[in-house]
Amino acid sequence: MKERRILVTSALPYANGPIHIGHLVEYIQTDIWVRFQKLRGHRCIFLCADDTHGTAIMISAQKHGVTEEAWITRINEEHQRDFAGFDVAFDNYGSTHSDENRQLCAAFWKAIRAAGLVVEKDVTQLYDPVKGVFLADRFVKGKCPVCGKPDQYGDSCENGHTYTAAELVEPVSTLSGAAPEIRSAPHLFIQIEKLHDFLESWTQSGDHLQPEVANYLKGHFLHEPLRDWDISRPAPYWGFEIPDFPGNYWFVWFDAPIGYMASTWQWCKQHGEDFDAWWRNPDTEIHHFIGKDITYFHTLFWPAMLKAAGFNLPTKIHIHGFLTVDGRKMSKRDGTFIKAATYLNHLDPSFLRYFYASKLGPGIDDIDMNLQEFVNKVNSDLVGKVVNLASRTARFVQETGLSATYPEDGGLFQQGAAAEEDIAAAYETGDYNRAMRLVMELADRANAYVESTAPWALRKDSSKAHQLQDVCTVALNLFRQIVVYLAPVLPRLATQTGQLFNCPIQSWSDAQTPLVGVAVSPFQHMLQRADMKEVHAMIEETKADAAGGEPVRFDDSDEFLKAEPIAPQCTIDDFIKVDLRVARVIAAEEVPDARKLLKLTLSLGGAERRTVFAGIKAAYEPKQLVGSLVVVVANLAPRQMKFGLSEGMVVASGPGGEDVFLLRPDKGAQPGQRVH
RNA sequence: GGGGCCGUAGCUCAACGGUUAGAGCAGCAGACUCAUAAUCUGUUGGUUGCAGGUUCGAAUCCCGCCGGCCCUACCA
Repeated sequence: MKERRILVTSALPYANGPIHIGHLVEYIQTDIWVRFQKLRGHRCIFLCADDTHGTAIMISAQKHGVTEEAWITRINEEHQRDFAGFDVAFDNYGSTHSDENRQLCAAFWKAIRAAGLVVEKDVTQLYDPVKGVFLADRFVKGKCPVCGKPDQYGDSCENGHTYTAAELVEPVSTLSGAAPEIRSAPHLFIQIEKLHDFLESWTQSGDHLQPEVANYLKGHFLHEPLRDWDISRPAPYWGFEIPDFPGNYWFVWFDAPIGYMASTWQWCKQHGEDFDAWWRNPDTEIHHFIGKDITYFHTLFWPAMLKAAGFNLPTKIHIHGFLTVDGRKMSKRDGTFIKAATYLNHLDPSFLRYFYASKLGPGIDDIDMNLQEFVNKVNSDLVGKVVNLASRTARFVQETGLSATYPEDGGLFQQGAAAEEDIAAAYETGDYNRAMRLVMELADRANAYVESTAPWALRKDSSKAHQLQDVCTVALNLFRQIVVYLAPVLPRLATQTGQLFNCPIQSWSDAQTPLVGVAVSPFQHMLQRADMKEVHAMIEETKADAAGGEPVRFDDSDEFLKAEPIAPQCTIDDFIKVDLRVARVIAAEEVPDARKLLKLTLSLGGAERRTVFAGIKAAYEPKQLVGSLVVVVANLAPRQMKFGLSEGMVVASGPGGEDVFLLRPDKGAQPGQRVH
């Protein structure tokens, strides 16, 4: 087999928060592929970095009262620790805020300028005069100019109307609560349309993209002229200043993918390698692994940039879907927004690596992590089938070691060796779930072999000692063969298996030759079974983290006062007009077709019942509300809503969405009591 | 609004347009006792979302519905 030179990347995680199990789908997927290539003897390097620029990071740093540099340094350490905890082994992990990246950005910029792709245009944008920043759409809220719906973000409302942020009625900055100003500033654009023909042929031919992605690009973007890409941001902005456009910075998406190269460069410096051999030599393969959310940037902008600057184009962009947990989007409220660090407090990283491998295919479908299935699968496959092989035979040959010559095994080892090609092909194409299925077939056959040869019976007859040794030699070699095939997924198991036989697993071809005549170390458990209790504990910790972790540190910012200034003074008589009552939630149900509402039936004591439609669906489970006490405006005029008559209002704070916080009376309160 | 992907057994998934749609898990019935309540044998279970069309032949191709997820470029 010819040695390939392969450069692999995972998307750069944004330096704005911790790594969670959703991120890990990608990093584990990539790491498996890289380990597979290395095991096969190819020259392969795995590069990544933190993506450290942009408005969001500027704001996070401000919020925590630290400089941007301090902030991204801290996050970088956390990220590297989290990845290491899952055996994701980068050859280099850098940062887009590095000298290498700055220099490379400048080189790209020069080339793109020289190619005549840059044009200057004025951009009108909303500006927050309090925070002193330009506001991206998601930082502006207001009424939809078409239907008047309040609290709508950006450039489209929930009813599907589209508009520009500047058209919002009564806009408010979500950062400061201030009314934004409209400001105009010059921006630089890259005229990506000038590379339309190139992008059309690059995306639609060859094997650079999964077919559904090529279709998506054709259907969505390439059927019409590509719009110019706004690549600059006026100060204040956290990023690299554009050398020939002072006071303006490259938009984070310009310098982020260049970070792949900057990370390569750092690695080259450390290892005395030639950078151009990796990025300007067409014999080098370049593989990017990304999530489907950033398809556009990696399949159009990035190839265009590389083309314009004369670098290697990606060989293949491997795009994966998102992770759901128990069929739902990860959510802090459900405790399924599980951080990498939280997972490691409870469960073995190998479990997640194997589970993801058993789910991942070559397509871009989302994958679901059903928690019960997760536990069943890792226990059944890894402990019950694979590790069990060693566990049930290794002790029998502890004194004798393996037989000196490989015994007759009915062709089992040879069958396993022959499976190498299929399994390798599955890894190569990212069809890990197929690879795992093929391997488990081998494990099933091996267990059946042990069953039929019954070493525990042979052991009882001292005249059959030799036979016993032979049977265990076969079983343990089948086990080792399986572990070689699983080594990209389970590096720890591979190491442990190497120790068991005093012979490390180093190459894919180790599955072709049985071990004979070697000593067998005392057997130790290689994996503990996963327990649903641990999973629940992990969920509980995540919930507690979400509920208690952040908000406990009140910073008493003036954010909310600014968003909603204190109302004009009122008298006690005014207040008395509002009749607040303690109410008990008798029933809570989802309203079909309603996006935000829950239908509550409340008891105010006696026969007094109220039906209230409350906009708290995103924040509360109906089940957890039933039986609890809330505060209701009891004399509010009933309001006819789309789904029925609402006879009151439950009192809550918070801006909306998932951030709604019901006021609940302390223990001892009774339904019907007035609040004053 | 435009677009992409998906819908197959209780669950998670397979099946170049070609035998009777298959696996694993779960379930059920046995066996075994070496092994971490592991393992082995057998077995229940499907109108392939719905309705049409093309074809000798459709889970697969085409059209229309229904349902789910996602994208829609100053969002990282």
